[in-house]
Amino acid sequence: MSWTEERIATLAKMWEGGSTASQIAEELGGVSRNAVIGKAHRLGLKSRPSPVKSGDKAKGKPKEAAKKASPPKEKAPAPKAAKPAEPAAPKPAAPVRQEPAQAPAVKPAAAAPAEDGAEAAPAPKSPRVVSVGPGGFLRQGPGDQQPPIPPAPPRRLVPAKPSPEISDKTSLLDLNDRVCRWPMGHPGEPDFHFCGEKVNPGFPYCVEHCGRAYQAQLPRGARRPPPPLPFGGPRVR
DNA sequence: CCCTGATTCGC
DNA sequence: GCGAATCAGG
Repeated sequence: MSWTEERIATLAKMWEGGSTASQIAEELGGVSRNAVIGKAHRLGLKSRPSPVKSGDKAKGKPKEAAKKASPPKEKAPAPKAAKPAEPAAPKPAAPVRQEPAQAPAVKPAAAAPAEDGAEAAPAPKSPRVVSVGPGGFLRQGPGDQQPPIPPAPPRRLVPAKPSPEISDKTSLLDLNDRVCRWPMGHPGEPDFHFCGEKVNPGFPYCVEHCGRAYQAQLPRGARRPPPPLPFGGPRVR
């Protein structure tokens, strides 16, 4: 299993969100807790309450010696990841037909058919170059910091369904540059899928999820610890 | 014991 | 770059 953009993004998000390495590893699947930690450090992520701190302890020497000097003891083959290999390949499952219901009711998103530059947001005279989402979400470039973002309006848009058009769940294979890659549910679970909504042009997520993915960095004091994680947060069992 | 993250080092 | 092995604190 390789560290793809998505997997790295998930790792970083969960790591910063406070999830433990074990949880992250489980979520990603196919990797061990150590792999997650190793990757996190390689990425430059770190800190977080770690049980170990004192750096003046004898470490490398004993280990090094032990390793090089063939240990007389045969170490048991750690069962390690005894998982069914790849849960990360969620098959579309049964084409559970979603009842059409009131499908053609509302078209939530601004439905920007404009695939690229063509700005769909009817921003008449906005001084800033921003697009406006349904919930009043102001689009910002990732590097376009603007702290005084008003209180995130309690987004209470339509139900939760990504899009009426996409009655079928968006599977991993359905992902492309035009649909929102926000994970819904947990990988490996039968109904795991992706948002699938049309992306906010220039971003990997739809307008709504951009609001979740890119949050203004609040002052240290005013930060809220339990940030809304994607995929609904760490799995609870 | 279990958990946690940190570190080293062979690959 | 990756991650198993290992360490060390809780």
